Amino acid sequence: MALAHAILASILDKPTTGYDLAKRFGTDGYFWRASHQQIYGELKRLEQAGMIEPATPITGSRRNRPVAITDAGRELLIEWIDEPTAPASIKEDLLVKCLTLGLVSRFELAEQIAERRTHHQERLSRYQATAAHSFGHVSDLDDTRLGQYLALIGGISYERQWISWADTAIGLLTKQVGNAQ
Amino acid sequence: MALAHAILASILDKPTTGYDLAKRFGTDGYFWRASHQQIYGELKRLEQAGMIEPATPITGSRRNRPVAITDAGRELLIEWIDEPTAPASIKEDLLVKCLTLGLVSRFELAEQIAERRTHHQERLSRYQATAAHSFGHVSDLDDTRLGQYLALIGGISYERQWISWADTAIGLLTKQVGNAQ
DNA sequence: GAAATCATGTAAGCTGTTACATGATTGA
DNA sequence: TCAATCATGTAACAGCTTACATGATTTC
Repeated sequence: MALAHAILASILDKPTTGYDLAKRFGTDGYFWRASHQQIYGELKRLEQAGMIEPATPITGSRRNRPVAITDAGRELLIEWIDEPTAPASIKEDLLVKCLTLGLVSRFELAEQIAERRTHHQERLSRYQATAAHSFGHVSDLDDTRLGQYLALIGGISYERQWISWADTAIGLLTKQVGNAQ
Repeated sequence: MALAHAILASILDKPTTGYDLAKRFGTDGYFWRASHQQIYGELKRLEQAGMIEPATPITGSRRNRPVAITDAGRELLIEWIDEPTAPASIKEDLLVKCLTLGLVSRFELAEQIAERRTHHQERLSRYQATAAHSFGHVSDLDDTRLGQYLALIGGISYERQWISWADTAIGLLTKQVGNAQ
């Protein structure tokens, strides 16, 4: 039930609406990704379990309603934090496709990797922009902000890594064969 | 049904037993991870669908029986390769835990990150050993081997990235507060 | 002959994806 | 007023994890 923890951690510093969470966990999410269907479902469960509550005076509608973490929610998070953290599971289509070189030409594989490189480059730029305008001097950050910053540079590091691998891979795939030395 | 493709790609160069596949896709898998339960189930489906076949003369038992990809399996792979590749979904507990800094002390968070660093360091060493003794000069590799090499350096790059992030994060978390400049 | 590990599975339940649906609000 | 996007959902199904099970072979 790790999505629950990701949501709780994500609303720790301020109440957030389902829609905003869905965007934060959407295709650009750098620590967790989930569809809006998953988010709304999990929010319902979390509210029924008393882990989150409406942050604004009660209205009939759930529309645009920010939810805040409760004390019970905070306790749940604290218990979870102490548990050991397993590394994320790896399922990388692009590396599987590398294994098919031989069925597919070097050129085609290089093209797919290049396409993917663009994708990571776009994200990297976005994350870097966030780092630049939302975080000032690192030494000035309080704990909450420092934590957010660490997560963000995790995302940045991840994107950079893929870009760098893509460059190496494309280089090896496109260099002329036969002119060794 | 991407596990199917990962298995097919993985047995492209030579027939492999279920047990060996389960190990390759186990906790050290660098392009795909799956449990042995998943592997055996998928192998059954792939065989029924005619995508793989026993590579040794028929015996009654499935025990220690290498399976090879069929022509139909190769076609399936080729079709799949042309489809666009979505980037892997990100679900990283450790980055979520970063967001909880404030609920948890800098020391505790740094400890968890350090533990995780060890994990990635061990894998990195293993992968590097494989790179060193299983692949010679890159320019001498044929297509199949080059593809395998690209996947492996993908794994290496991934592990390195986490180690480097961990070092930065631990540095920021453990430096003395108050001696700015 | 006991322990380890090799080798393969079943089944329940949870997580996540895909397809589809619906009404509200905002801006051209 | 029309299109876009805001905002929230339901339902079916596919994928994955966890718990449990079982017999064979190897090694000490």
